Amino acid sequence: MKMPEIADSASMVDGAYQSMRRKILDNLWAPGYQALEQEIALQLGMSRTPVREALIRLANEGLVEVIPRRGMRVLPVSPNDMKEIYEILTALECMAAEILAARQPTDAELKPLVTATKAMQKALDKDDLDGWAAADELFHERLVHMAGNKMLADAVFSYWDRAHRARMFTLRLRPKPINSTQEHMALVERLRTGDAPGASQAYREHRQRAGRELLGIFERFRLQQM
Amino acid sequence: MKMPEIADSASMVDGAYQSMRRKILDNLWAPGYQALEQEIALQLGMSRTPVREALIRLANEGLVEVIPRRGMRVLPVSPNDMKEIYEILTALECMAAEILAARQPTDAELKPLVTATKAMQKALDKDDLDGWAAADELFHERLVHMAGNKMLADAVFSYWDRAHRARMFTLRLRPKPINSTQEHMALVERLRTGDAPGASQAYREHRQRAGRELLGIFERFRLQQM
DNA sequence: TGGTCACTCAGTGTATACATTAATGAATCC
DNA sequence: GGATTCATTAATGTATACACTGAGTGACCA
Repeated sequence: MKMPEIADSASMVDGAYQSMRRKILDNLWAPGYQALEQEIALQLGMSRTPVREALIRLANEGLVEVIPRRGMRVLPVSPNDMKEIYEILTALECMAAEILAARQPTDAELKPLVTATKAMQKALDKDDLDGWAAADELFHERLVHMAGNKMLADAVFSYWDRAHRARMFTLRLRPKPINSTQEHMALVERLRTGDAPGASQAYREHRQRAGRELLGIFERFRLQQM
Repeated sequence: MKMPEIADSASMVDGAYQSMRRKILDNLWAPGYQALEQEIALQLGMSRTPVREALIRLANEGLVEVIPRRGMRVLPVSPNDMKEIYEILTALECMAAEILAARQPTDAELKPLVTATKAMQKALDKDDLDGWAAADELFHERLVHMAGNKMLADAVFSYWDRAHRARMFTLRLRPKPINSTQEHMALVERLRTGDAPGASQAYREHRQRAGRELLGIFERFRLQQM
């Protein structure tokens, strides 16, 4: 039985984009992976045109690079890239936390954050690191959404994508994230009390610690790229 | 004598991109301006293909939108867009200031910032608002560059582009920016002394004041879009 | 006169064709 | 034997062709 290579999307460009993005994020196309436009087109069952257009988007988002006559290449994420990305994410997510705190969200609004944090703890108790990572991402995603700045949210998600593979890779190499639950709870508390500077500060420390840990692992394992 | 519509660039895609971006930023293609791919291609003396590819980039950057069968449309910047963009810029540029301050830049390094600030004051004394705006942009650009985070700088410039038209438009409507010189000097001083939180704070207040002024003008003139 | 349906057609989305160019390899010369 | 140059070729960059689709229009009917 032959399954279609891609889920039916609105357009072939969209299909190509989704398909390639997934392959990259899931590490099926590892960093450094190269392919010609023609090969990809064949693989996806379409012509070069939509593949090219999708590649332009992926290149803009920093996931691939298009080299003049060697096709596209999945970009590695160097330790320096990670540092830059984490600095950007720290800035943007702190701002999101600050905006949200300034709005004095109700307990009902904050519920999803609490739920996500509890899910993190539960996953951690079961040593389910993938579950923990998923719940962690959910927490951050919801928080960023709740801030109500759509462009900011889009930017955050875009940078997350770029760092995603490295985060997944280091998930099992870093110390168990036992502090996260505590840190998330403290952050929620500051959101609840409308303590904008405190929320920003809490987020910043949370991110900086995570960033430092990640870079430390890169160092330790001499990972030059991811 | 026939002048080529666009300067010769590496590729036609690049030429189309540069050309269209300039037209939008310079308001030759005003917000809301619509054109068909074919028209643009004709105007630029090329086929639809490179125009399409350039439009994808511009759409990614939020300058235009591509509507299924009405061609592309130059996106207006709503007051809410401006608010979102300024929040993002505040976050990113504060981070840049903080990083730079933490590095304790030397006087020599800081010289360009001082020069730019002096140029702002000089332009202001001559009532040369365009000159003032240019010097102001230079100051911010240099500062962001000096922080050394390339991705952050790129992001900042991209958001600047989006807000550029609105800033130019409000330049002559807002009160004379007499505080800017003072604020910039204070910021430089904090960079010099390596006062990271202070630099971030100074930048934040600077940006927030500018943002508030801008939104106030939008309100006052009932500008729904720019 | 107003509404609905079908038809037309313009414009995109995709495929294909073609020209240009950089990389590779072979051949020749030093 | 090694290096340099020229030819070949493979892959892109751009142009063109074509099919599909949705908007607009006109005609017909109630």
